Amino acid sequence: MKPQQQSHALAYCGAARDILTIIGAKWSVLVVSLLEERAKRFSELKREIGDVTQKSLTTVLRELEKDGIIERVVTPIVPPRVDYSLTPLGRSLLVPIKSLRIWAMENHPAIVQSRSRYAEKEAA
Amino acid sequence: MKPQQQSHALAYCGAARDILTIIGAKWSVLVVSLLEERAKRFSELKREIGDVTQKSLTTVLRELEKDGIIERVVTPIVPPRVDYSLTPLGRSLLVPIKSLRIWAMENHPAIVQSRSRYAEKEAA
DNA sequence: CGGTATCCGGTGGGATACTG
DNA sequence: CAGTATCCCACCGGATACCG
Repeated sequence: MKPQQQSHALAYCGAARDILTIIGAKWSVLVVSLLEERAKRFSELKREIGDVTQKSLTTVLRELEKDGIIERVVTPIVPPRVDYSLTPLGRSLLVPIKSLRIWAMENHPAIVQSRSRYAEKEAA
Repeated sequence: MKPQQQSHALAYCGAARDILTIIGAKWSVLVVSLLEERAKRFSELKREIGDVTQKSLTTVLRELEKDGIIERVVTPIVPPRVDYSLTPLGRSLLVPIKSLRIWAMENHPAIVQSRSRYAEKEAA
């Protein structure tokens, strides 16, 4: 009930944290990015990511599915085939992700530098 | 060394994860947002956030400082006074954060809905 | 192929108490 | 006022093994 900035910042806090919980998951952003091109199978994603366990990948995919970010289509053949694709919601998520990615690419060096500067100060 | 999409997506993976580690911290985005207006003291931030412990807030502030997102200015008086402000790097971070915030506000309802739909399916 | 089940170690973050 | 210092626990994510 306080004026201006405070209530404003706290207002979107819940939603923002929710979103960060989603894209904060270790592989979620990468998965969504990899699905930008086209729908992909489980094994494709696993292969392209490389160092991710089946369990971790499955977990992320399930979460993204629950949140309506991706769609999971099972084709009941032998052997089973499962395709993952972005929903419209998922595709819209690419916008803020791209914004984040651009910032990351531009400023990552500065952050690394800042960290090492800090480490030096500590050593001294 | 693979072609096209894969190496591209994996290329910014490291940097992106680094950034997500930063803004994924529970209170970091809120802190940065609160500092947009002006520099603030420790107690101000704590009061405005409300449900955060001193330790948690201190931890986040230290991390953001290490990464060069915020600046910590100590005024050695009694009682001590410490002001936190955004660095240029921190201010630039407001851009992707805003992008994320906008997306969150617009799509949070859809996500909540998707989750409850999922919960229903599970119950059945 | 695309999972689930189980175990398990590291860590983020809260509660609480003390300090310069 | 603005912190440290502990303790502690939930949960995330990796390893491994098994299944339809």
